[in-house]
Amino acid sequence: MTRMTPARPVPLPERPQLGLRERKKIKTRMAIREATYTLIKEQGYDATTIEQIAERAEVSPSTVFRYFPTKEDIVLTDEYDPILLAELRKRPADEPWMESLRYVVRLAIGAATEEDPEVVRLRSHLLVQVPAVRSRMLESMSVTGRMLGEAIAERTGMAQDSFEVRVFTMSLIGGLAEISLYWAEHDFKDDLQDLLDRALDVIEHGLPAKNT
Amino acid sequence: MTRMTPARPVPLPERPQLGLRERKKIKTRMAIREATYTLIKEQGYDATTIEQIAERAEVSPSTVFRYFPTKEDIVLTDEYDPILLAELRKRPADEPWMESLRYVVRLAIGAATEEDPEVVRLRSHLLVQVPAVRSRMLESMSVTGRMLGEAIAERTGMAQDSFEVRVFTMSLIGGLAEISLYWAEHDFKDDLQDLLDRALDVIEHGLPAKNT
DNA sequence: CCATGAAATGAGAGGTGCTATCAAAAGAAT
DNA sequence: ATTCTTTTGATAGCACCTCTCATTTCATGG
Repeated sequence: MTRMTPARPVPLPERPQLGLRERKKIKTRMAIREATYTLIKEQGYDATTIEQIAERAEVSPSTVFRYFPTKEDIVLTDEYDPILLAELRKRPADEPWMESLRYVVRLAIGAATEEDPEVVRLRSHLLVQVPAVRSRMLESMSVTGRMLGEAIAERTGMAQDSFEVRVFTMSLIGGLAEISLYWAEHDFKDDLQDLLDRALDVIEHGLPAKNT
Repeated sequence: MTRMTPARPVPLPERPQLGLRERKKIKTRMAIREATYTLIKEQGYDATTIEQIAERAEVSPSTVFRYFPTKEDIVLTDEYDPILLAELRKRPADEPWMESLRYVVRLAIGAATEEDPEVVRLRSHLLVQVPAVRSRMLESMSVTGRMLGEAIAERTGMAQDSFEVRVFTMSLIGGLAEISLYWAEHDFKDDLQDLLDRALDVIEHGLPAKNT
């Protein structure tokens, strides 16, 4: 049913003509991430120190902090935001904007799971277990929400910094965040896209009313 | 001398017959809070260390941590939650539950502003300025949200751990959190209760549609 | 190919939040 | 006044994170 795979998930940019420096930077960035993931899988989040990460990634602790401002960021930083926004602006202007939203968030989830399903699960798991990660995630999503808010404001013709838009987007962020939490707490049994659809229904129409 | 007179359960203050220990605990708790507030007003949040707080509150740093698990908690911990829940359960069963919600949240805001308006503003200010405080606040509100979720589930007859209820409550939390942010960012010009009403309208009915 | 300039790295020191332990002090109970 | 319990303070210690500075590594122009 959810077999609608959009053809090209993430445009992997600029393989060619990158200076040696840039390539190395990408490499160490990935090395730090990988090291962090495996260490966390081995010993858990809290037990994993920056020093250990640095050691396994074969860099100095200083370098780790140069690449990631906080320990939580190593786990959950992603740069989907600009792509997401661009994708949203690409949608036809006559499409109901809530549909555009649905499409684009679905796209993001699809891209992430396609790229590395295990990491997606690990992150959701950490989201449930580690408050600091959860907090950082909400912060990060808030930023994304602000961006979405601008786009939504454009579409609806409302003021950019309108209170209503801001409330809606933050409300959206909250609801979306809950998806991951619920998913992880129920052992990843549900289909993420299904949950997303149900969540957006709730956000759009409120709770399926059994009474007023 | 300590004759046990029939206790009169006044809702608000357990003023009477508290042991010296309990009274002292409340006192130091307040002392730590006050010290923190004044210090923050003087030098800002980050520049204020636990050591300084301890010194001004005339306790040891250890004691500060005994009373508040984290520095952020000193600023924003409140114990409205149980009252809020009780108040919600007191509402007539035939009242539309969204109205009950509106009433009870309005009640909470009213109580807080009545108790100490300046502190309410300071906290909103910190919410905007200090990411750690903002994060901690969202965490705290999430817990409150869970409780509200249970109550809402009762009212709507939905399952307690229903995905839809959880999404709705977290969405609610997000929207409510935005109220404080907007309020502070716009120099506290708006009326909080007004903002609350508008926010709940958005959460209930979605964005006021100018098109689809 | 080498010299110069720029960027990334590593090493070290230091500050702060926070935890854990344990002995001393203060309140409660007999 | 005595025990008993709770609360406190002092100390040590760990981990996250910042800052600075010398060293290494890449880029560039002769």
